[in-house]
Amino acid sequence: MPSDSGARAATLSDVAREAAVSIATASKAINGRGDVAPATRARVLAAADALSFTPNAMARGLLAGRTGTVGLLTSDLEGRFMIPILMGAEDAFGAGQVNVFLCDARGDAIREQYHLKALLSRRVDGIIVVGRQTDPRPSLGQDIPVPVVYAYAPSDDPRDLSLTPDNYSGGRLAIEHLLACGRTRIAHISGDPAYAAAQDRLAGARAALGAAGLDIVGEPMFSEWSEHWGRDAAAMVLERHPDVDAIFCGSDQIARGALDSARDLGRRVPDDLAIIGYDNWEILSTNSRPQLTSIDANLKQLGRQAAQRVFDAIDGIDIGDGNHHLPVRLVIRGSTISRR
Amino acid sequence: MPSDSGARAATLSDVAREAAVSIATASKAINGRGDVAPATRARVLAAADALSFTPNAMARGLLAGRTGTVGLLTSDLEGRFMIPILMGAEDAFGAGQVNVFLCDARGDAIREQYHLKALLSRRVDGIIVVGRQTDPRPSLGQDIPVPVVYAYAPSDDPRDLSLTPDNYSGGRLAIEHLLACGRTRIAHISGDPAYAAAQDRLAGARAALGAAGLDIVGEPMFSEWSEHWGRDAAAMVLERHPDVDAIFCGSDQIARGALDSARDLGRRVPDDLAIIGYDNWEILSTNSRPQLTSIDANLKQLGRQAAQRVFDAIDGIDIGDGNHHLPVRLVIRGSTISRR
DNA sequence: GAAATTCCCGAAATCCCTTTCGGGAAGCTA
DNA sequence: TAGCTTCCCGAAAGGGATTTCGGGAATTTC
Repeated sequence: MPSDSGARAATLSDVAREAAVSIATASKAINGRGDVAPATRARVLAAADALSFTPNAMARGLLAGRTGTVGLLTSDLEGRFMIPILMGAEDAFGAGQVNVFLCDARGDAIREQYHLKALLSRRVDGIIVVGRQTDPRPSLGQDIPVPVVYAYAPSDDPRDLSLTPDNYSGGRLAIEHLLACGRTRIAHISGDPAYAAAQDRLAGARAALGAAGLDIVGEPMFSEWSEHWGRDAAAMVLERHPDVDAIFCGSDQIARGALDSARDLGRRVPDDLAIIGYDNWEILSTNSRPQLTSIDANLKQLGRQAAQRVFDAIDGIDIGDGNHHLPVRLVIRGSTISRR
Repeated sequence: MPSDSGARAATLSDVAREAAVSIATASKAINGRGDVAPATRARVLAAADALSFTPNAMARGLLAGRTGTVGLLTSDLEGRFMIPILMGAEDAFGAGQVNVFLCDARGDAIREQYHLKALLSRRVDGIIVVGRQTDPRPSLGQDIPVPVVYAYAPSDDPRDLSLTPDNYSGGRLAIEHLLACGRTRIAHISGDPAYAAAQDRLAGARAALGAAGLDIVGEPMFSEWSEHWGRDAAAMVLERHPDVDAIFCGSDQIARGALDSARDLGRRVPDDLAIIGYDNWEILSTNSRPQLTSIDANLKQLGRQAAQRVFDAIDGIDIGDGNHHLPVRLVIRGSTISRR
């Protein structure tokens, strides 16, 4: 066990005493500011090193008026979409000398308020609010004294700046790819219809189909974002519409289930039936037989951008407002195109 | 966009001026300390509310000598084991008025040192180091001025306190369950043999088998922690040893692959063949057909315990040292016991 | 050798809050 | 009314680092 007894961290005055200079001189020597004789500077640096001095960021922040910290307020860490966003943000901040306070509200508005207050009392320079769905969420309000950026789940107040993945384009991309593969009889299996993500993807898909004079085969099927549902729904689709030659699935989990049912029913993927997923969750998409073509929402990128916006706002740059839809990308694998 | 221009956060002196009292009185009124006349207190609180005053945690920390912050130094956020640990820790700390600095070293020792320095300059009260494997990792050293607890990946220095899941017991639990189900011809498919986790689980399994006068059927099979490998390995096992009646898999991914192969080869699970996974990764274990029996390492609990240890150390309680193996638990599902 | 620069360094204010300690005003007793 | 207690409140120190500004010493110039 590391003992902290007595081993109080060294302060600037300790260093100054050790180097036999004033506190002011020590500060200037260490930060390379002001006029300090080279010999004096060397002496101070040596002393600082000997005492393994690290400046107290709090005292510094007190003076500077900014802390070099940012709050990351997530609504639910469990969510699979949080992590890449969080990574992207931590990544961007870490490179810029900024440290991140992580707060998990666990989907509870009370806890969120509590954490928000804590972050403000810590005088974070900015806040990123990460939600677990792309449905709008209540704004934190306009009277927050630091910039706020909403990631993944947009704020319901257009005066806030929100960054969300472009599900509409995602749906379009998926369908356009299937059309390019020569498929025309395309079914759609998705998750909970209450999710904006489900509706947006469907809308994009319909737009792409419409442009080709087509529509979804049968009714789009909604229920839950699970592998089980994917299996059941795919079985139903293939029974009711045996001539379907492609299924656009609302998530990779659903697609995995669909793949399973297709195999059970003797359809070869992708020859008889193309299947495309969504989210590009690699654990699922790269381990199936065949591997899943999917839509990737570039979440890490989204996290990085959110961080960049906060940076900009801190630097006084106007970051604008409204909900920005960030581009998604198609990742082609074996479930839509047979490798030769 | 929330504007922060000019809207500097209110300070205690602002409140004091507003309430026409001294700063000292305002402080006492707000913190409920000292003797303040009820009327005065009310006036101060009203002023604080009007200015939406939140005390500056930095100034507070400067005085108190502790910051109420803790560093969470992860080696790789991507890792699937990080998240539950992180959740558990954040959970425990959040309840105790402590905020968490999240740092992701992305598996890079240089970056880790960099983040460590940043955490120390922020004067965190303690640090939790979370690794992605259960193999020992280099210690941060003994000269850190705050308590350090290692979670999941233990420190290679026995003077440090480490908390890791008990893989040996996990292996034993898995086998004992299979034995209790009447299985005796048990094969083992695991991941990368260089992982301590793989070896420990196997050792536990062998101990349990040995106690029953049995051993693994064939050689334990090692390669990688993937579904693909699980499929291939299971196919080989079932061909070489057709009389195998159970497979203990080193991860749920491997188990999913094994399930797939079993189905392909016409073995009924669990009637002909029982399959047990490891990690209880619910996305995988509850979505398979049948659902996977698995070993759960109680990672959230581990995170909470790590946080508790840090709390204790901060309070001056000796938290001891060495590597502590935390209990795991068996989660029984359909892949080992047929539901009636 | 006296005056004018140049060059370094240090005293002190500042950031915001907490805490100690002392003193002023009121109320009470004799 | 004098003296004492009680009750509140305020002045000031302190915590660690930064920055401004002024002054002392060394150096240069005439």
